[in-house]
Amino acid sequence: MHRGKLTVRDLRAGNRARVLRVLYLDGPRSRHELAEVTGLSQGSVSNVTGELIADGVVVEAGHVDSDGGRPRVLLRVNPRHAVVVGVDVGETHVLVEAFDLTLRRLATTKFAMQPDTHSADEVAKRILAGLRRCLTESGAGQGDVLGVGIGLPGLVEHGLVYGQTVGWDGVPLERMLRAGTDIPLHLDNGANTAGQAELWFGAGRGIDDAVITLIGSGVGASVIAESVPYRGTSGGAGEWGHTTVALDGRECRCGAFGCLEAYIGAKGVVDRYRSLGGTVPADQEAALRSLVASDTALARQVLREVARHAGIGIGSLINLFNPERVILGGWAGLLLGSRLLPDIREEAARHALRRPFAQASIMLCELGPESVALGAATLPVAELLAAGGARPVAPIRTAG
Amino acid sequence: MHRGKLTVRDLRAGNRARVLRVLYLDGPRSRHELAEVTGLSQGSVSNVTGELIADGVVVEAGHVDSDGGRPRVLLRVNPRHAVVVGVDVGETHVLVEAFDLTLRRLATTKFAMQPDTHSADEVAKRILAGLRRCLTESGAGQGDVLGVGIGLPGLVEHGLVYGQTVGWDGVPLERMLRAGTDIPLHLDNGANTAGQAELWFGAGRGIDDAVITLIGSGVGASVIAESVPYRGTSGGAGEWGHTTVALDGRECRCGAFGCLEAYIGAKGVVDRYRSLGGTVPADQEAALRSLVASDTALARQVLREVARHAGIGIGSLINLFNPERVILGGWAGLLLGSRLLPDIREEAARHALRRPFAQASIMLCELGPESVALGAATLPVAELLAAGGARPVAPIRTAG
DNA sequence: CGACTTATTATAAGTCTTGAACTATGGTCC
DNA sequence: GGACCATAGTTCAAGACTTATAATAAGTCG
Repeated sequence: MHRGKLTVRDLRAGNRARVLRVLYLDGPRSRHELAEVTGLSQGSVSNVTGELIADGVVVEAGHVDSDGGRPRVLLRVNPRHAVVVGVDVGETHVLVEAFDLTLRRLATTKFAMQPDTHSADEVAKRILAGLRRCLTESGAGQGDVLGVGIGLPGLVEHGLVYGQTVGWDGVPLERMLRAGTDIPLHLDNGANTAGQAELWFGAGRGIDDAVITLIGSGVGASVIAESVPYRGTSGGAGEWGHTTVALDGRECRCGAFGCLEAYIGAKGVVDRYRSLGGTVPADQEAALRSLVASDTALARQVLREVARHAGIGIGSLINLFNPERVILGGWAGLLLGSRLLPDIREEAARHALRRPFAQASIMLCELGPESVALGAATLPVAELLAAGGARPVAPIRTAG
Repeated sequence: MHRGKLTVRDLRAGNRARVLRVLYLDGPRSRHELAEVTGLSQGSVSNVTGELIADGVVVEAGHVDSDGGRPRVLLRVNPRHAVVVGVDVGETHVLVEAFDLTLRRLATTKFAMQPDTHSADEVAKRILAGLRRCLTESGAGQGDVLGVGIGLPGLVEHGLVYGQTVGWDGVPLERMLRAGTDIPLHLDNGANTAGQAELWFGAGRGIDDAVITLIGSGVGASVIAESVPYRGTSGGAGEWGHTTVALDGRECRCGAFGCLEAYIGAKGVVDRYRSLGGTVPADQEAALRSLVASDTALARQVLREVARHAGIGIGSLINLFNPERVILGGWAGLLLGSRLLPDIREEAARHALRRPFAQASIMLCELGPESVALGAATLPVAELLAAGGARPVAPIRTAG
């Protein structure tokens, strides 16, 4: 409603965005098809595609055979028009990856981080080093980079990062990185970037209203409303993990009691299993994997608890957001879901209203943990699409 | 993102909407001020206001004194351009009210309904009768009515009403009413219409991201995201009352166990008090009023439970939606909140994450129960604003 | 009464979409 | 193999709209 005023020039920008979006998301298309799909006249499509080709964003991609008539020329986004970089800042690693414009992976650099070296300075240094290395490896100059998307473990607001679990309380990461590069930066919560990846390339393709959950050691969610991330007043929406599911329940690392995260997050589940006498490897991921593979009475009990609480949480999501699809993501979500999905569905049905539940499908995610970096890389691309292919002028940009 | 294609003509429509919206929501303005506020050039403002005046939507409203220079002519929305009607279909009544375009009340008709006469036929009959009576009383003909908004106890989808609590499962209320009138109809959940009223005229004025709760006998909520109601894939978003707050908790009338509604809805609260030995009047509203006024140990205990659960529920809303404001509404919400608001705030703080909580204010609603009908009447007005003052051509329209 | 100030309207220039006419490029059929 | 047909894509005049600028209207002040 409150989009800026409209000038006749914005029409062109909007139509460029329309056309480019179709080309990006729905593969190669001829001008003719573009006219049908976008509703624009053929003349306008010609003009718009002409500009896009002149700008190098779009290229011709061969003909399609005709049976009587001039053959269609296919157009597609030029993968080499720009490089985008996605960064995944996790609690134990920093992963930097470079992609072409169509998000094919060009280069990867990974740093392991010890929790005690997890200062913002160290992280920033790793990001910049990874960026340099990836650019060298993919043969791109600074000017070729459309932007760098960074998925972080916490909320991002005005370029400041608030990550309770890593002890960041208002870290000016954007400014710190700005000292090392002029490339446009896009900071966002890792749950959101993973959700974005799943939405474009995974289980959320073509869905307009979705909730993508991210269950790892902690628990988050990314809400998509009408194809656009729902952020709330300061970008902090979707903090699903700290929904209370039990009055005076288990203590959560956030300090509260009874948070969902304490019941279905990897740490909570493994701790629970151990506290009941189960033995599993020390490493959290190995522990959860072993638990999910076990068929003892104790394992079954613990997993039943997980399914119940996950069902409650998902039921609430369905009631509150009325999504078309709920996607179970994150490494722990994938592990737990692979065994518990039917149980979780059943529990969710018990706790959601009938109609919204019937309209929502509950599915496993299709991408692995690398979706955080991939999704981060979609951020500059999304901006490019929204701008209709015009490269950003101001180099500063955040998710806030 | 997926708004229809843009033609050069839509510019004018968009600018008409812009101007009209400012005039409606921000009182009388001169053309000069309109140009500043909307960002349009003075010439365009002249054109647009000229059309609006010609259409009768806007009228001049006197001059403002000048100190040297031509005085500004104030423009405002013409209250008598059209009549709008709001209907509140509750579980025990049907309330029909007529308003002028600026939503000043012109006429009111109320029917009491017994639960056993609560068939859709009866309701439709009452609505049509109330409509006729209100129009006569306000001296308006059918053609003068911009539209009728109807707030219902349940979800609305494609003109069909699903209200579990009144036993409506896909009632084609719109079609039934269509047989009795040609006036455009707007059906929506009563929680949404009340929220809309609170947003325009109550505690939500000027807020872009809000959650307005409606606590009566049942419990619902209306979510406003970026000034627009959040609906989800089928208009069923915001079903807050059936969020699970206790595993295997109290049975709810929806059939599930542990729903929030069973803990903070009027019925749940009063039942709980009675089950612990408290005595209150038979009438639900009188009962709750008496309970809130009591200062016995038992009353305090029951109310403390209510505050705890309300805090959990509101904390979850804050975590998930990251709103700027949470508004406690509905007759029971108003009653309970008047005594418990500080306790509820405290409990919500305990269960929400720090940052989102700090950004959200929790307030009582400012409008009474009549907000359902008032909010319903905003629906046709909102459509008029969005259309830039053009009366709808197709007479059929729903919230679905 | 005339200079000055401010609000509103008229006018000219430029951008954009559309729709129709027009060009390009292939297949088909005799 | 050439005339004819079908489909794709381009060009161009017409119309709608906005902005900037100039002109006009309507007051105040000395």
